[in-house]
Amino acid sequence: MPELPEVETVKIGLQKYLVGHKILDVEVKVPKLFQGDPKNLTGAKATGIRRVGKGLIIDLNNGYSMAIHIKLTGQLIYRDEKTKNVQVSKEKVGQLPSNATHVIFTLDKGAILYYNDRRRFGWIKVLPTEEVSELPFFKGMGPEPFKDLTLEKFKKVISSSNTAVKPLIMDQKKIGGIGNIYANDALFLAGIDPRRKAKTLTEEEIEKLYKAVYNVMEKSIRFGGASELNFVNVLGQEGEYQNHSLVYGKQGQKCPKDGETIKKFFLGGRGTYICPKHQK
DNA sequence: ACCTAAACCTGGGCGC
DNA sequence: TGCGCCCAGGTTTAGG
Repeated sequence: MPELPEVETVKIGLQKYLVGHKILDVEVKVPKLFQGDPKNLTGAKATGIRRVGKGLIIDLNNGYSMAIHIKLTGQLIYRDEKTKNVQVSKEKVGQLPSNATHVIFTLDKGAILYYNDRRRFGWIKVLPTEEVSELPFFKGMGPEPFKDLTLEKFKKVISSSNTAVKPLIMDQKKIGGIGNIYANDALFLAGIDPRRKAKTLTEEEIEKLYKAVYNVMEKSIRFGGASELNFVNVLGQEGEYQNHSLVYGKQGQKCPKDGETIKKFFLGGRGTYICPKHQK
């Protein structure tokens, strides 16, 4: 679900479809998700999209920005004359608007942007652009893959912590963007037991894990993200990574590498999947 | 500094 | 059929 590759997929879609549009009207159906004054959006044009960790920022040409976190089940879906015949995922989106549609942005040129969120965990905040980076969520974000997470920084984070390596790499303050699916798959690919104390990893293992994180995320971005839960792109289409995951959600199945049965247990309260044979 | 659990929600899957 | 329960996972908050 929405981890770095999924949010990146949304970002790419918003850059392609939303940027350049003017927001004409905002209908907030569920106020709890929406902070700030929707009036600060009306009449403004979207000029750019940023992603910080699993968060999104839509910058406007009037000095305001809209910060968005889609959490587990949020969807941003764009429709206009050209895209209205694109087949949305019936199962995950259905008719628009649906009873999971909580905010509707009416755009110029006959376009609409829907914010859907089945479980209502996500948030949208409207605030002056210069204040966005002051939000604790963005301010506390650790270095990220494809951005500023160099091998050197990664080594420092891993080697200076006594925490189990999986919860550590999922800690957004330590490293931005990694969630449960990619943490599981990267550790599997690197052959490392998720319960290992991070500082016990050898230099070689840290490098392996670093490459594995990039590997699984790059692959997922190519597949348009993972649609295990409710994830779809801005046209309402599902991603494909869930059909290509390595170990996530595969308990009871055979490890493709050595045939061992994949085990599931909980670590830090999260479902954790390993091949007990080659993850040491 | 580190850990766990609960809270926020809803729908899908399962056992009975 | 249908009820009740568990589970899914991002983040925050509370407490040990």
